[in-house]
Amino acid sequence: MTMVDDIATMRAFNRFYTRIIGLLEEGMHNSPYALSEARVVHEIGKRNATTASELCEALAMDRGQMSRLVWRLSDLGLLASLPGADKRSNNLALTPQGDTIYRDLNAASDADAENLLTPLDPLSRLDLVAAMRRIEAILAGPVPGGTLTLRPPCIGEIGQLIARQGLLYHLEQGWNHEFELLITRIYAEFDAAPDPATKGLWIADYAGELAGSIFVLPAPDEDRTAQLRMLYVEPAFRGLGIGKTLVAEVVRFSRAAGYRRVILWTQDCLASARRIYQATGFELVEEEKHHSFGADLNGQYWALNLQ
Amino acid sequence: MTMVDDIATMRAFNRFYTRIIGLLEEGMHNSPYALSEARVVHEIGKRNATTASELCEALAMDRGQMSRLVWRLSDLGLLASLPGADKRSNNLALTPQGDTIYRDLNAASDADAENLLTPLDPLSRLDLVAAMRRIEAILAGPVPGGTLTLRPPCIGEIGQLIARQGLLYHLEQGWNHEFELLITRIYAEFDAAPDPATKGLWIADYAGELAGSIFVLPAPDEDRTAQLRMLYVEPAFRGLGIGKTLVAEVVRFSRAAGYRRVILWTQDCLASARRIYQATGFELVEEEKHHSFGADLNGQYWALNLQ
DNA sequence: ACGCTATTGTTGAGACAGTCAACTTTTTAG
DNA sequence: CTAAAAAGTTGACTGTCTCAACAATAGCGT
Repeated sequence: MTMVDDIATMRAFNRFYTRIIGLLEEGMHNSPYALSEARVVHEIGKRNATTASELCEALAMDRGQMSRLVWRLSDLGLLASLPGADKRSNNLALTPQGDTIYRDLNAASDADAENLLTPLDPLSRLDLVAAMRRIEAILAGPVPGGTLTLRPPCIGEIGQLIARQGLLYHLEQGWNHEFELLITRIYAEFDAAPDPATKGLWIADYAGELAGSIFVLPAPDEDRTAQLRMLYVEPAFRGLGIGKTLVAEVVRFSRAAGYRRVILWTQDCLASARRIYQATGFELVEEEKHHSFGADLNGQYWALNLQ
Repeated sequence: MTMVDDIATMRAFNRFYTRIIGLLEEGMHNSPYALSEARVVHEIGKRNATTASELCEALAMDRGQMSRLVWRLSDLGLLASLPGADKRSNNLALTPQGDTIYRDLNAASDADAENLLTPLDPLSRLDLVAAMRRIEAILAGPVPGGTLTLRPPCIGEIGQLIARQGLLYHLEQGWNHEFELLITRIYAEFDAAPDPATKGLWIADYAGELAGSIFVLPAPDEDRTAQLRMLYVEPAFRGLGIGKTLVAEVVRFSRAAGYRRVILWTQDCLASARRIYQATGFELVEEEKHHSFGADLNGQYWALNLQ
């Protein structure tokens, strides 16, 4: 897809979703509170207490409008404004009545959202929320303080890893479909490795998003040697030390599982991966030129002794 | 994820995207035209000619408001209203000046969308538009008059097929992760089959969305016999005859490739697939109970002679 | 302490958006 | 032919959003 197509798709989606949001907001009109009032109540309820300027920031509203809104809601008894340390601004909080309204509005919005979700089959529902999380993650960028966890794959994620890496190396390295088929075989080999205690596959989960993965299994033809494979980190989550964490986990696991050595095969064009291997203590054993996936490559064998 | 989580995710996304749309609409405020005027110009430009009531429908606007908007735009010389067959309504069309404005507004909106897309890495951009298309497809339902095409897989789609089917049969049949690993092997086997002329994999593309797939390859140990595998149709696209089309294509291909027989293995709990095989002329050869993917299953071997 | 600047909130004026109801004209259905 | 429905117009009104001027306070550097 070209940029022009992407722009057209995005604009079509914006028009479409403007209508969806409009539909959901219509539900609000049954309540005696105006849309902006409801949004303010919701925002204060979520934060427990704030100032007017924070609300303006969060809701992208005008200060003047906010001032009037706060007065109206205070008159209605939903809001109390206690003077704070800064004498220019008041700390706004919901009164008990306001809190009740907050809960009511929340319940109504939940019901509206539920009405959109219930007619969907389970797979579509899963898809829908995944797509929403994805859009939010991409446009907002990675959460700065997100937590990184390594976990085994959920159902559907092996296929996802194949798809992501096939696509990623096609875009970044120009590799063709042969690569996707190769890694399909490689993941099948991981499955075929007999002893579960000697192999492991980890998904890097950053703030709930799949950010990368790695696996390790016994090397063929070599005793007490582990083979590290398929290290990858999503472009959107690079620079957060995820690759390093994944490799470190494989080394830790290999040592604990009784391996004496970890080997891996990579291509020299994958520079950031190579830096991670080097930093972890791997050493280059052998290089070999080859032609694969429609590209001229320089394959590298690296190894790490676990003393 | 439970329904409660899904609702929370959806509402978070709605709040998030309300702000994105707000950002994009701010770009409009630089032009001398108000937002609703711009939307009307855009809608007429897209349709070439319409009536006021169709615009109300399309833009979810009030008739009264539309009436005034049409007058204002006519006064500004952007709009001409020719009387139509129905004397109650006018056919609205853009004047040459209106068309210029339409193009200008479009260019400005394109630029705004482009500003959101350019900072993204290529994979994220691909993801973003795919997620947008997905949301639109799910919430709007399948396009009624969409065209169905069968095509070879694009890069990333083999992995996607594995992920989708792993997830689908987990949700619909309760099968566990073993199934996903099995089909990873099966797709790897497809790749390993040597002669390209004797195998084929088709993606069912319905209005640009991946709606299902199937493949065929030489059966092991049986001469001139083809094995049909991995028929599946996305839940959202069922009832459109896609499964039947896929099976028919495999039969057509097998006959053309010189096969004398097509065999397949399926489970009796997959009722809709069985109906398709029956309707195509397959006959049940053998049944066999087995325990796989965490479920008690009844495997079925079907065969079709190509005379 | 002093002045300068930025931030926070208030207020008035006005344009625009959205709703509701009454009304005319025309079409359609029975 | 009549009644009901649909398309569009108009007036009245409320709510939303923006702009600009203004006051009070906070923070900063000298």
